[in-house]
Amino acid sequence: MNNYSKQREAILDVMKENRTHPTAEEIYKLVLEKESQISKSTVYRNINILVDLGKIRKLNMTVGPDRYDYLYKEHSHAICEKCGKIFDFYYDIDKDKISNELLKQIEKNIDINSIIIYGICEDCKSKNKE
Amino acid sequence: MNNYSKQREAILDVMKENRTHPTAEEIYKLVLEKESQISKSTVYRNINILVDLGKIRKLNMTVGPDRYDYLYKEHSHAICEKCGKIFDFYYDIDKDKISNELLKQIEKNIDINSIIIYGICEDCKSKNKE
DNA sequence: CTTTAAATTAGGAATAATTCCTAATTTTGG
DNA sequence: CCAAAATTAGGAATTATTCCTAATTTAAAG
Repeated sequence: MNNYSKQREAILDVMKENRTHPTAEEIYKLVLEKESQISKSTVYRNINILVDLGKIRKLNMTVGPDRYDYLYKEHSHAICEKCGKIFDFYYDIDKDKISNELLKQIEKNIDINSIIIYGICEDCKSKNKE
Repeated sequence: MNNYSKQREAILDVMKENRTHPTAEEIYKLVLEKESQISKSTVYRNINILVDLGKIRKLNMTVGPDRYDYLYKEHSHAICEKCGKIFDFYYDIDKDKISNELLKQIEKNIDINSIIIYGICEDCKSKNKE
């Protein structure tokens, strides 16, 4: 891996400027809008590389295509399983995990990258009642 | 929704007997093995219904197709993003959330169904070093 | 600055997972 | 038993993502 290319750089720029948790498709369009020529396969390939490098994070969605987020600051996500809405929250894993006996146990098995909370948001709950 | 059908019942049975976090494809095969005739679209449709009813839980995977788990007891999951291995752990959201200020905040926005921890397991970590 | 090797790209084909469609069958409730 | 509602099978369609290859870009060495 050379670890440099115009396209890879453009994707990372887009991710830095965009805190909207875009899908691969959206990233593709955002890069095109900017200036840069890019193909969709290049977007997917580089997204995966950037995830591996730990520059961006993949958000596994229940509804719709997966989303991505730039790691601008330590934070976690709560995702509505009905509508896909994403809430950022600043639950610092590193700080909190020390206090939690169970998380300590997990860390023997796995090197934690992220915690995602899945649930149903207020809007979807009230829609259901109607 | 009538809330009953042989096929829906068979899927739920398979999920009860199987604590292996099967994919939709695997559920399909398990139902066929048992006895029951079923089509793949029926499997997918009923899986979604059972998720909605809160009988089973969807595990959004980073690698490979999504998996499902019967809600036999309150537990959460840690998933390796490289190989897809799943660790069950008995972190009781309900007990723990009371003690955590930040989780309380989230609960104002979202009705928590599950917490999934994503990371890299020991095996994958050591493979990477080789 | 060339030259060469390695990495990356575009673009489309291929694959994989899931949803959608419709006519036939099953289930429910009176 | 009958009619209405729900569900099914089976395949087509769709969606998201990965894979393939020849051409281009980047890096590194002389």
